[in-house]
Amino acid sequence: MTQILDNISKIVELTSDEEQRLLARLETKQFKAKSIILYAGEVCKYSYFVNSGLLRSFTINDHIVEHVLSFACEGWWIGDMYSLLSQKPGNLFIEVLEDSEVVLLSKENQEILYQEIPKLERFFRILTENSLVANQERLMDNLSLSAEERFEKFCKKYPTLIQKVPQKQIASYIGVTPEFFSKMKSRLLKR
Amino acid sequence: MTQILDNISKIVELTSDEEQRLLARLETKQFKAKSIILYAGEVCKYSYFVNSGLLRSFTINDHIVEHVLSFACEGWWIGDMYSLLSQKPGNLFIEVLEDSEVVLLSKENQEILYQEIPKLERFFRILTENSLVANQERLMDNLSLSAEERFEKFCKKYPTLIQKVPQKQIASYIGVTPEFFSKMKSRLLKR
DNA sequence: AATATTTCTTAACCTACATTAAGTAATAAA
DNA sequence: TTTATTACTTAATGTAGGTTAAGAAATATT
Repeated sequence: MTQILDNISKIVELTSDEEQRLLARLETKQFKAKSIILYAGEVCKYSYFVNSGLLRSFTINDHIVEHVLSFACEGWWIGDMYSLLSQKPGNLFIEVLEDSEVVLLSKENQEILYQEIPKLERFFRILTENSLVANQERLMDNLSLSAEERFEKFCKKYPTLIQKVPQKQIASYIGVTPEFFSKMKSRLLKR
Repeated sequence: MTQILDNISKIVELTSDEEQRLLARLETKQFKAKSIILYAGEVCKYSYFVNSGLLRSFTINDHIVEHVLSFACEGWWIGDMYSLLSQKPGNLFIEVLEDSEVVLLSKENQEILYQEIPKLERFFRILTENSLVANQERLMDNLSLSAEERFEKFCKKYPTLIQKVPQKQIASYIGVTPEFFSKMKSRLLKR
């Protein structure tokens, strides 16, 4: 259960009193692979921190096609930020891909912690900033790179994910169909 | 010069003392249309707040093609977040599209203000969160919508920009070539 | 006002990626 | 262990959007 403390301590230093107050507001849960812990249409109530395992967030558009927004493995945060902030129903599903242990931080507790421990406000500011930077880069990559180049970048950035995640979900993250991804992959292997 | 205070007061309440301390750390500058206030390859030293006028940020890829990351009109912030945070050379240009008045907040002053006025940390956290949400939506739109649908969304979201910004830059923001954009537009007008 | 530069349009042709469909491999359920 | 699902592959065909090129319209510069 110290994982989340380790994660936070990389950015801000908490006293052990602060750590206790934080832990008191967290909830840890085990989820089985394939369970869905947030459905599109629901209001997102938690930020999720992955202690172990693997999750993903995705939408489903009109045509029953899934689009992967993000993966989250050990030590990553995940959630539906839009829904969490606005407290309106969101578009994201969050699915457990491998049996996972997840720490839940409710929006209310998060707000309380911001007041009690301003350093956590700093922590989440920086976390969000980093996330924004990564998102902007991915956006620009989608505008300027070919599917092949995006896949190469993905491999370099998330080498561990390639083994774990079904290939159709990587295709979706990259922004191509599973069929095209398969063709592209065999093309790459022939070199 | 109160615009930035109005902007901030929508999210956090500052005392007039705090307002003064903030203002003391800001710098206001006038820029002429077409000037470039940040070049790719430079380290970004400021967050920019637009008092009046219009700016944009963009990259240029190997093939001399521009890709617009964002526009910023009155009341918006802009910068190269990656470079600003890492203090490494960035990929973004920031260009002034119309004669503009811009408020500069240096990274150092921003850090100092976070310490002096924790409410500003809250302000920028929320600003960044909103920005992330918008970015995620744009990313998902790029994965799931056609160019036409993306353009429609753009029109609804930024109705004022359509008159102001050269159409090739809207094309670039949407993620299509100017030629295709032109074709698409005339197709839309024929309905 | 005249010239140069940039922006926009149109059209012919091209390609990266999508769609459909059918078959095979792998995983899960019974 | 057999059967049902789900994931992956391959191939034929289709299309959204790209490329090239040339001219027209608009803006900027002199």
